Amino acid sequence: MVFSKSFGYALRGVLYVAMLNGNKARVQLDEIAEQLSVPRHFLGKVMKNLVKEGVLNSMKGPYGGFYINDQTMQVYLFKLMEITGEVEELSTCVLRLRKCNAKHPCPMHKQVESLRKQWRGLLSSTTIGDLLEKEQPDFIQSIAVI
Amino acid sequence: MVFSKSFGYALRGVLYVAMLNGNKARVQLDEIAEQLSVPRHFLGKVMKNLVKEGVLNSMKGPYGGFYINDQTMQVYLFKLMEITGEVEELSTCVLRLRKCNAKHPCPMHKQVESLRKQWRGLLSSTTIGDLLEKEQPDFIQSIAVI
DNA sequence: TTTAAAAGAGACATGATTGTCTTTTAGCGC
DNA sequence: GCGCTAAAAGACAATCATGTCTCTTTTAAA
Repeated sequence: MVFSKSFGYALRGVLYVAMLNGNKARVQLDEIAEQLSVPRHFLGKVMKNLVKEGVLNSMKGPYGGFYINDQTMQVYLFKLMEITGEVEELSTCVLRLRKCNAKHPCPMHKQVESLRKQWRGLLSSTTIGDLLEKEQPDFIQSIAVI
Repeated sequence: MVFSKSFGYALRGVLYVAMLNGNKARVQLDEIAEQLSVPRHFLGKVMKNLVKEGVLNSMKGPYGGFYINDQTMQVYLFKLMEITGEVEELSTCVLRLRKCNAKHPCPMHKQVESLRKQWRGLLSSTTIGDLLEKEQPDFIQSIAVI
């Protein structure tokens, strides 16, 4: 019940870029990686996928970097999970039994089912914008410093 | 939100042995591995740890194998997680930020907190015996066949 | 048009988890 | 005791997620 590192980087990366929107037109990978204490190149791959999937925009060249678009704030966390490729985890049996389903449940199926439902509900109802709205003065703190 | 393979093997292994209690005095590793379609040697390591931690007993030699003891049925799933070494996951930040806590929460802290509480509650209130009690006629089906 | 700054892309390296094989050790029935 | 059988133990291999390095491509500014 911990997200993959990829997901964590993706979420924090988007939040960082979105947070700075207004302050500066674009945010460079180097800055994001440094501020979030995250491996630069690995983050690069994750960010690339976010751009490919339309969660963010980017521009090469001097004064380039990542910046938000119309969608960014409305993107559901569920979509981030799809992009970082761990959505199947939400529907595969917790014991990894392929034959597990409501009719032939594994021993933990019933107990876990409702929790997973809530979990999915959370991910598919929370957007990037929702997470930013809290407007804590120390928001940057909350996503930086591993 | 999927258990590690180790945990899955541990749980299914214990359940299989416990289920056969009464039918036969001891259950051999070969039989467990075959019935559960699980890699024999890897399962061996997991079972060894269960024995070391008192969840099960074992005996070497002819007519040897694994068998339950007084504790087995009362063992909480939480203990199995401790043995398979993934309990820290339950208390580390979902985004793996070390500074994350109630005072300085990560962006997902609040949302995830209550879910995790339920999750921990489930694991620390459910025993091996509880899972067996359902007494489905096809219980074996539910833990076999990956 | 040249230069430098930035993302993109792919090969390679590392680490943790998972899986296999071989040898050792111990209990049981004879 | 002796030999058989089964777990215990440890070395080794494969796989996958994660992390690093280098080169290429794109673009703005001079």
